[in-house]
Amino acid sequence: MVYNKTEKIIEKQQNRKTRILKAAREILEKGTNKDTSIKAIAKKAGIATGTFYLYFADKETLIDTVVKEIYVELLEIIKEERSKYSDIFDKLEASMEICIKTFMKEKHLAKILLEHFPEVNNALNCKFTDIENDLIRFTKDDLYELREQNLIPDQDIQVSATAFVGTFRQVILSWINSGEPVDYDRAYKTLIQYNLRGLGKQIK
Amino acid sequence: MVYNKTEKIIEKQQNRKTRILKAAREILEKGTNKDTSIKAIAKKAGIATGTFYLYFADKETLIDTVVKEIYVELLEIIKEERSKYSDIFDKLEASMEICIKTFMKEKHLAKILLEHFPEVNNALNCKFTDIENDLIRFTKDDLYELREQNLIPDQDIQVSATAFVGTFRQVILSWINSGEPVDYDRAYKTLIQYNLRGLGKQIK
Amino acid sequence: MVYNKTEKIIEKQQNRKTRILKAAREILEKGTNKDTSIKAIAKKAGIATGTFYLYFADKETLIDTVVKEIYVELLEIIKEERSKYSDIFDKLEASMEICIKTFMKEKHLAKILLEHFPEVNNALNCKFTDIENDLIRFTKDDLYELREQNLIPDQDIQVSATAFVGTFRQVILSWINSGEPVDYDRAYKTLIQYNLRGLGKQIK
Amino acid sequence: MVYNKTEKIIEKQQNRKTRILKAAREILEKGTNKDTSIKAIAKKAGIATGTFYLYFADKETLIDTVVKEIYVELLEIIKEERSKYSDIFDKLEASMEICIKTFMKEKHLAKILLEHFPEVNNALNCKFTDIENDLIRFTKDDLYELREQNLIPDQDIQVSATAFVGTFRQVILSWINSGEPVDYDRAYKTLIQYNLRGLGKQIK
DNA sequence: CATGAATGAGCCTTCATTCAT
DNA sequence: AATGAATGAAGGCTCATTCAT
Repeated sequence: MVYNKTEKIIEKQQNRKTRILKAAREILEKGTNKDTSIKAIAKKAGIATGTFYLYFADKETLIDTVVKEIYVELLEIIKEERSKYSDIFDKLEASMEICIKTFMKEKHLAKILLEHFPEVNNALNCKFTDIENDLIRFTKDDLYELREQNLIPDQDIQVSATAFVGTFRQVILSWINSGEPVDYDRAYKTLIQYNLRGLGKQIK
Repeated sequence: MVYNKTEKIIEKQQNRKTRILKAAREILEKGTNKDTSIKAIAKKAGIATGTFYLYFADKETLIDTVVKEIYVELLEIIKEERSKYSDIFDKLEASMEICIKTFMKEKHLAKILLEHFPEVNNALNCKFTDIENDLIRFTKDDLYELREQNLIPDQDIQVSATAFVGTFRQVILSWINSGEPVDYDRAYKTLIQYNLRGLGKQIK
Repeated sequence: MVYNKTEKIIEKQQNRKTRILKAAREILEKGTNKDTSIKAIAKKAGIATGTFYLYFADKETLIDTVVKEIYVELLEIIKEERSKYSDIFDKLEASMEICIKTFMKEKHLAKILLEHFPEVNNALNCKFTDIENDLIRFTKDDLYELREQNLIPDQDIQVSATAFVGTFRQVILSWINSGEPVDYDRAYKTLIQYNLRGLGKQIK
Repeated sequence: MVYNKTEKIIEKQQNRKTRILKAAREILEKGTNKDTSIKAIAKKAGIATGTFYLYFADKETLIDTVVKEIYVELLEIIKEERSKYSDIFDKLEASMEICIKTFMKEKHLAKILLEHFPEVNNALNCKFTDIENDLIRFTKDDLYELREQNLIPDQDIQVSATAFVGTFRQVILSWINSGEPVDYDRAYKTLIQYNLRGLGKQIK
């Protein structure tokens, strides 16, 4: 009986925390002009204002958690997809593909990760930059390997990786904000080819 | 005498507005963590808080104006530079070159244009997006022409233009935030070639 | 068995109440700047927050009880000490002596009784005043007797008793807060003589 | 004209600050159980909440100012009164007299100075203690002089001065809280004689 | 026109108390 | 009875905007 109770409570609390995070995500992704106060988030989560502070130390911690959570989800997905391939170009292409798919499927995820938040204090924005830098770093690893294998020409890898990530950020955000392209497949192929060509991959 | 007075007054007012905009720029470009209150901006402009509202309807209008102003300056510079060339690729390359140069020379300009501001309310961020969309539109014009002349292969022009702008945003911001690359020339060439190759330009 | 259980339970409850009071004392005597929330007190007492309200109606009642408890302890000690003497002056001196000793030995007792608490709501402070008034009243009883026996000159007994208590409050608190005097015996004698002389006792 | 304006405004502001301080005094002296929030103080002062922060950095600064102000007023009065006498005993007596008079005339002054505030954070209470210590220090100066001139017997001056101040604190507070004595003159004389005798002054 | 003091809604956070388990 | 999560009223403070001078 006691165990049951504990389990139930733990489950409930997990639920609460999840609901707060979900509410926060939903409110944050709306982005524009919305009321992102703790009061509003708590209300959306269906809890009292004070309850929020049982689950998060403060507002910053909440946002921090939201961002990290999304980031981890994304990395997980990419990792899994990449593991299916051994060729670096294939890995890179898989990363691009899954990135686009994931972001487009879960637009809120994209909005939060790719856009910087005005509502949120600056420490946070640094975190977003950190994440973009992370993505760039991962891309660099691939590019170094490609260059070593002479699959791409000599170039400033740091710049290329940055540009690479930049194309995705911009394109995906534009899709999210202005609606997806009519001919999605073509758009999708263009973006991937843009980057593969940009890197200097010989197209057969 | 009376005319003189009036002229003086108009001049004075122009001065005032200019000074407010300058102060706002200076404060906004510091971006991170700073006090961007109207009081602070007014103080920096050497006017009283209330005076601000004689020149701008509200804070949003001010930021709006600052952003547009910077944007217009940038377009002016690009236009002038492009006019020196007739070949579209040359025009495009000139645009890229002058963009990088301008942003790197006046980093505050880049910070304000390329970064989204946490201090500023959300309506504003939409404006930034609008501006990026403008840049994308201009790029598209070039790309359409290039495609018509069969200088680049068939592709989703909208996507390519977006990717194109995205590389610049990301790369320039990274330079501004983490410091310029050691081998600037190489980095610079990589970025330009990345995009030219990405677009599908045959490299001689 | 059943009886045993009941006894155990009652004992347990007594224990609980005692432990809460002890925890409250320990936390209150730290006084300055500490967290005196019910949560903190409950934690220190090893019980849940809600449990507190099974033993005390509210926070005020708790503090009330703590104060009264300490007060009763003090009176008990004084009473016992006084019973050893028959001469009123001796009784008075004994009271003073034991008061100082007790307070200095158990400083937390003094802190709680003599200082008014910033953490605690105002109704409480009235209680402290009540207790000081009690001490004054007891002193008055002695003084009336002394005056009847012509051992002290005519004077406003209420004032003298109040002054009398005031000297102790101030001196003991100063010792607690700033450290005891170097020459404790001399200090101690000075305080007692100050009051005996103040009352008008002829010093032999 | 301009000067006039400035003067008027300065006067008005002085008025505001004065009104805030007055409101704060009035609210603080009620002491018991009252709402001492900035909102309440502002309301009593007839200003908006935010206006308060134009005159005081924060709540602590306000209380600090109130306390210091009262303290300075008191010292000023004492100093002036003492200057009329040259004999130390006369000075001491004059201090006592004026202290009692002042406190009884302006009871709010006494309440704030002699009582420690529960509403107010601890840093403040330290300040009250500081002030009591100041008073003790001044008393000590007199006592040292009296002892040097052999006008009082050997004793622990620190203790005597502390006891001295303690009698006043207690007696005046009791008068404020429980009402003044019926035979005020007798009470007053008793308190003064209590202390003079306590110090060991030979009564002629 | 210019000023800058005044406004007050709104934000984040705490904590005594309640209540479902 | 015991638990501790949940509640929500307040509190101190900020800042875009207004308004009397």
